[in-house]
Amino acid sequence: MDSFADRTKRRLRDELLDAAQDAIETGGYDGLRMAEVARRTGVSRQTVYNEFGDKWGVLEAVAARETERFLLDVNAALAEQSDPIDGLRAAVERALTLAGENQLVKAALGQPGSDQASQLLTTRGQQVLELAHLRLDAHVREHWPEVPAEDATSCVDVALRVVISHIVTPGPPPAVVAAQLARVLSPFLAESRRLHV
Amino acid sequence: MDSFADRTKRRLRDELLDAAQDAIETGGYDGLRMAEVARRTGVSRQTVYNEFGDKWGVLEAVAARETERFLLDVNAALAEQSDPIDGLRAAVERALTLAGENQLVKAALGQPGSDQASQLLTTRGQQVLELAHLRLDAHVREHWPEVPAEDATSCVDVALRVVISHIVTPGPPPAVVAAQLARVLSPFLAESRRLHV
DNA sequence: ACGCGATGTCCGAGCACTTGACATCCGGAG
DNA sequence: CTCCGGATGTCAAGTGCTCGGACATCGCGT
Repeated sequence: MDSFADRTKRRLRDELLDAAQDAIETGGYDGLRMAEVARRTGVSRQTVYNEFGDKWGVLEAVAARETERFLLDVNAALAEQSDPIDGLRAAVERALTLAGENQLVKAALGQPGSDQASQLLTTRGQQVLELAHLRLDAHVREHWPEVPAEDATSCVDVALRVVISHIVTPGPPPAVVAAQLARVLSPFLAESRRLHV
Repeated sequence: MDSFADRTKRRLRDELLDAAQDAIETGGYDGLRMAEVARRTGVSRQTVYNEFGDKWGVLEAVAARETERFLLDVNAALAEQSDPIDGLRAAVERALTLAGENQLVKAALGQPGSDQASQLLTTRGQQVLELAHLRLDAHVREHWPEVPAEDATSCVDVALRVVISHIVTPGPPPAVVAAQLARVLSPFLAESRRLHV
C-alpha cells in the first residue's frame, strides 16, 4: 500500500513541483523552462512530460499544491472562531493577507496580460475554484453544524468568488474587505440558523 | 552526477539499513529476517539481496554505517584537544563511553556465542577495524602535524586495538582506561616529537 | 521422519526513466 | 524577408531495476 516505489513517485513529483514553482516565482509562466525543471531535479525532460503532460499541466499542478497549502492555513483561521460570522471574517482576512504575500500569486499577477499564469484565477480558474470550494465546504459543514448544508455551500460560494476577485483586482485592505463581507452575509446566516430545525 | 535516481538509490539503501539495524538491535543477528527488512521498507525480498548480496552483507553494511557515525563523534572529541596526548585520552574515553551506550554493540555482544554478530569485532573484525583505522588515521595526520605520519599510524593502530578489546571484553571504567593508555603511549609520542625535524 | 520457516538463487514480465531524433513554432539577427 | 537558435511536444527503442513466483537447501522442533 505504501511501498518504497510509491514514496519515491510522490517525492519525484514533489521535487519537480519545487523546481517548477521556484522557476515560476522567479520568471513567471513564460520564464518556466521544461528542460530547466528536469535538469534541476536530476531527471530527463521526458520524465517531466510523463508526469504532467505539458507545460500547462505543470502550472496547474503547482497551483493545485499551493492552493491546498493555502487552504490549510485559511481553514485553520476559520476553525479558530466558534461563531460562523467571526470565522468567515477571520478566514477572508487571512486569505487576502496570505495572497498579498504569496510569491506565486505575485508572479501570476505580476505583469498583466504578458504572463498567462493569471488565467489560473480568471478565465481558466475552474480548477483552483473547485478545489478551494471542495476544501472549504467540507470544513464549513464540520464546523458550522447549526447552519444547513445547502446554505453553508451558498455562503462559501459567494465569499470565495468575492475573495478571488479581490485577489485578482485588489481593493481595500484585507480587514476592511473581511468586515464588509461579514456584514453583508451576516443576515443571511442569521436567518438560515433561525429557520433551521 | 547527482540525478534523482542516484538520490533514490541512496535513500533505498539507507531505509533498508534503518529497518535492518532496528531488527538487529531488537533481536540480534539471529533475529534479523531478510523478509522483514523488505516488508518494513516496502520492497521485495529480492531487492534486499540485490543491494547487500546476503544476510552477512546486511550486517556488514549496518556495521559500516554505524562505525562511520561512531567515528565522527570520536574524531570530534579528538579534535577538541590541541595536545596529542590529551586528544588521545579524550578520544579513547569518548569511544568507550559511546560503545557502552550503543544499542548495536549491546545487541552484538548481548548473548556471547549465540549471536554471530559479535564476530564483527573479533574473528571477522577486519572491516570495522580497517574503516576505523582509515578515518582515525586521516584525522590524526591532519591534527597532529608535529608527529611523523608513520608514528601517528602506529599510535592509532595500538590504541584502536586496545579500545576494541575493551569494548569486546569490558574492564575498568572508560576514564581509567583512557588515562592508562595515554600514560603508556605518552613517552612514545614525546620521543617521536623530539626526534622530528 | 516429517513439516516448517528461513536463506539464497534464478528468471520472465513489467514499469519507469533515458536517450536521441524529429516536427513545429516563434522571435530576433542579418 | 529569410534564416537560425531555442523552446515545446511527440515518438520509439533501449536500459536498468524491481517484482513475483518457483525452486533448492538447510536447520530445527515435533
